[in-house]
Amino acid sequence: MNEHRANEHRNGPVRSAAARDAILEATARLFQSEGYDHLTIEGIAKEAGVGKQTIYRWWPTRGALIADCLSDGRLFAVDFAVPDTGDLVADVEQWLDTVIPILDAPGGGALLRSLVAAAAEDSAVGDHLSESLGVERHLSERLTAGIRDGQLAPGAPVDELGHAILGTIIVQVLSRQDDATDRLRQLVRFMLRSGSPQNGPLSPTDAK
Amino acid sequence: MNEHRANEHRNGPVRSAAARDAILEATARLFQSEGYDHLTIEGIAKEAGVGKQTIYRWWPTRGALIADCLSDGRLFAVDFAVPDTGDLVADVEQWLDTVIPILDAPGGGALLRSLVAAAAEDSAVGDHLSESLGVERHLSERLTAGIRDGQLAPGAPVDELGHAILGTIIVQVLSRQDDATDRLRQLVRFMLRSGSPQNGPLSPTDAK
Amino acid sequence: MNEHRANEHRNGPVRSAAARDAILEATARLFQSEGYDHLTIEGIAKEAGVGKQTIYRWWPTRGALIADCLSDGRLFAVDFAVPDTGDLVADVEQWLDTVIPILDAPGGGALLRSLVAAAAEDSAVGDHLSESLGVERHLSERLTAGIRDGQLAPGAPVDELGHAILGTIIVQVLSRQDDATDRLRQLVRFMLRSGSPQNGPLSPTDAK
Amino acid sequence: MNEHRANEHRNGPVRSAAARDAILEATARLFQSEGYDHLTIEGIAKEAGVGKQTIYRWWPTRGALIADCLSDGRLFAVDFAVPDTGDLVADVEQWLDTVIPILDAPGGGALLRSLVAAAAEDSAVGDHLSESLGVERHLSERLTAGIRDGQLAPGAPVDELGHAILGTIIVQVLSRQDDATDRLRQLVRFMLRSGSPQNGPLSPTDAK
DNA sequence: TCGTAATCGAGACGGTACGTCTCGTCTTGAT
DNA sequence: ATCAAGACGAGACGTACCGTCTCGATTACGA
Repeated sequence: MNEHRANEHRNGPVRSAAARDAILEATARLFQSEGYDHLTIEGIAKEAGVGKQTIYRWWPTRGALIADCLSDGRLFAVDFAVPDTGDLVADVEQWLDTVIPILDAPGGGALLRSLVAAAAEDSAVGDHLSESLGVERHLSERLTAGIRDGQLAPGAPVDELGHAILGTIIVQVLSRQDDATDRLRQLVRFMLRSGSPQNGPLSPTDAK
Repeated sequence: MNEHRANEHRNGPVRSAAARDAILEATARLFQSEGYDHLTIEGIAKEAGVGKQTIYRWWPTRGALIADCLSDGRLFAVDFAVPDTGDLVADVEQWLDTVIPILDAPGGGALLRSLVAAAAEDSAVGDHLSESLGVERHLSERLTAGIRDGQLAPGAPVDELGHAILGTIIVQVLSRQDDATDRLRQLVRFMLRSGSPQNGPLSPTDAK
Repeated sequence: MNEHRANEHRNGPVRSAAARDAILEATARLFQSEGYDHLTIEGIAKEAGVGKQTIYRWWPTRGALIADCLSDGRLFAVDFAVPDTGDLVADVEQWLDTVIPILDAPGGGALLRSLVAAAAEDSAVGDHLSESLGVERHLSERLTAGIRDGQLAPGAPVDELGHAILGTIIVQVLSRQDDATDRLRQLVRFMLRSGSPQNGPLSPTDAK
Repeated sequence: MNEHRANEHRNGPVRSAAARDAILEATARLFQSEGYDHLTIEGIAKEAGVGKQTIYRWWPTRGALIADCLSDGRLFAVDFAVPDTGDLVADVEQWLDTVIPILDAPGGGALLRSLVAAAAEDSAVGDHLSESLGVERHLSERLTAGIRDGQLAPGAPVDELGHAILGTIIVQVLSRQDDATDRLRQLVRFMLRSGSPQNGPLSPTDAK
């Protein structure tokens, strides 16, 4: 019987949804506009119209706030779904077309750098990092489907391939390479090339 | 030219090499033991037995100190050279065998995370990041040689492959995956696979 | 009588005597052990096992709690009555013998200091201050009796004499004079000296 | 030889007199206008245009600031000197005429209550309390002179008499008695009464 | 050889943010 | 209506560092 479970319930006021919302919204706004290193608890509290203690009561660290923003989809508005048209490379490039504009937008590189900084400092963010851009769920699933369709070798490490693409983006962003889009596409096509004699000619345009 | 005129008439003592050394050594020590976010200028000054102003005089930011430590090889003692035995995959795995122990050592993951945090915050570190683990110089060169030897497709994007490997490591470290070594090896073998008929399965040994 | 009318028509439970008691007891205990400035409403509530609101409902300020503790005799257990043996000075010294041990006990000085701090901050305590050590009631009455008996001049300002004795004690305690007992006795004997021929040295019994 | 004492001198910047001055001035101003319990370090720092750490660097507690204000004469502008006209009671009443207006001024009672609160909380203030109103120095000295002149009995406890007068004032102020001036004068006259008929002439030799 | 000028260790300074504590009010469900 | 519990906005606490500045001592030229 779990009726008396009901009796275990604590009396007293309940967590304020309005406060939670205001805090996460303020966090997302300040994170995007100021960056992770200028993100302060006091600033969030002021922006949200909330006491500091209300933040500390529910989130142990700055990173936990960012992690919640990620989970709630408050940092990236877009949908990172990967289509399945049957053409694996084209579909992944479609995903790239979703991601790249974010990075090329003004402040986009800084946004990802901030996210990396948060992930480096706080494991709560790190846990959500690869998931946050759709890598974990959407991209890996599409690659797995690619194996089923015979477009990718059966033993291909799909998770690592997703991490590799994300990781390449991160390295480029950390290196402040703003013109890396084409090379990223090249890499994806190379990594996902189907095996053909001579290791398969890349498309003529790729081969340059 | 009178650019150097400005410096010609200078009296007084010259920059103290001892101070520079003590500062960078203290920086490296504290960075390794405390991490980037607990690294403070005041802490470095005290540890180095130096005035704060002596640091501010020569380095504009915390990151610049880290960048100098990287350049001086004060953060990673090892040599990240990649051998050239003719077997590309084996050589790259040799490089992996140099890198992985660093990450598996106690605090190794935290060290790389700190480095990433520094790179995210400060472009001076970001610029040296991929270079710092031998990726830029040694790994890319070896991949280029692989193209020459016919072990890699002519159009293979060597720099991006290096970044992809490093990026995968970074993503794994940021995600706090401590057991990712094998999957990293798998990825490298997959990415560097030579084209074979039907593109797979991977070589029998790879296939487990 | 309609004083208790106020309680007759009320719904719900009536004021909890148990809560009142626990709160005042907790207040007294914490006041004595921690001092007035470390006395907090939250601390009292926790110590008493009571909600904060229950305190705020019935007492407007910290000081009101202390004032109630004074009224209930929860701070000083002893009886500050002044005997009337016919010898005024001896009787007042008897009262001193009641008061002084309290101040000489460990923490006794701190206790009176805390009481003074409370009185300085809150008029509710200030109103009970001179009353609390028996000055207002017992000491003044004894002095008045002394006038009747001819041991004190008819116009002697009995209330002010009581205040002067208490005030001297307070000044000594505020000045952290731990050895002021004898000088206090001297003062009392001097202030209450009856005019006698030669008038000094003080009366033979005093001079001992 | 103490020449090498000179070498023990610390290098580096010296304490800023301007900061010290601004801090004490702000402390005095806020103490007088807001009272001790509303006096905050942050408020002082803001008022003085100073960092909090500059206060904490030189003063351990709020009370130490008040004590320094007392020492510098920043709380009471007036001079508490006691004249010596030969008439002891008149002279002491002259001192009363200096003190009473301070207490009768608007906020004067609150000022002394604040001072008492500070003294109760902090020994640094307590040590200066009786000194601060001229009791220790001027009043006691005048009473001592009164003994020399035969207006006071030789064994009179002059320090305690000063404390008694001050203490009476404190008790009156703590009890919020705003009309106590006359009774205070009565007390002083009674305590310092020379022997007269109806309470006994002091001895001829004392009266000298 | 003696200024002159830059560097050095030390640390005070005006600030900002930290994470904790308590305030007094408000809300909840139980009695 | 009162109670225990405790969330809430507010704001002070005392600490840690920031980056700038000032100090006296210490070099190392150039006049």
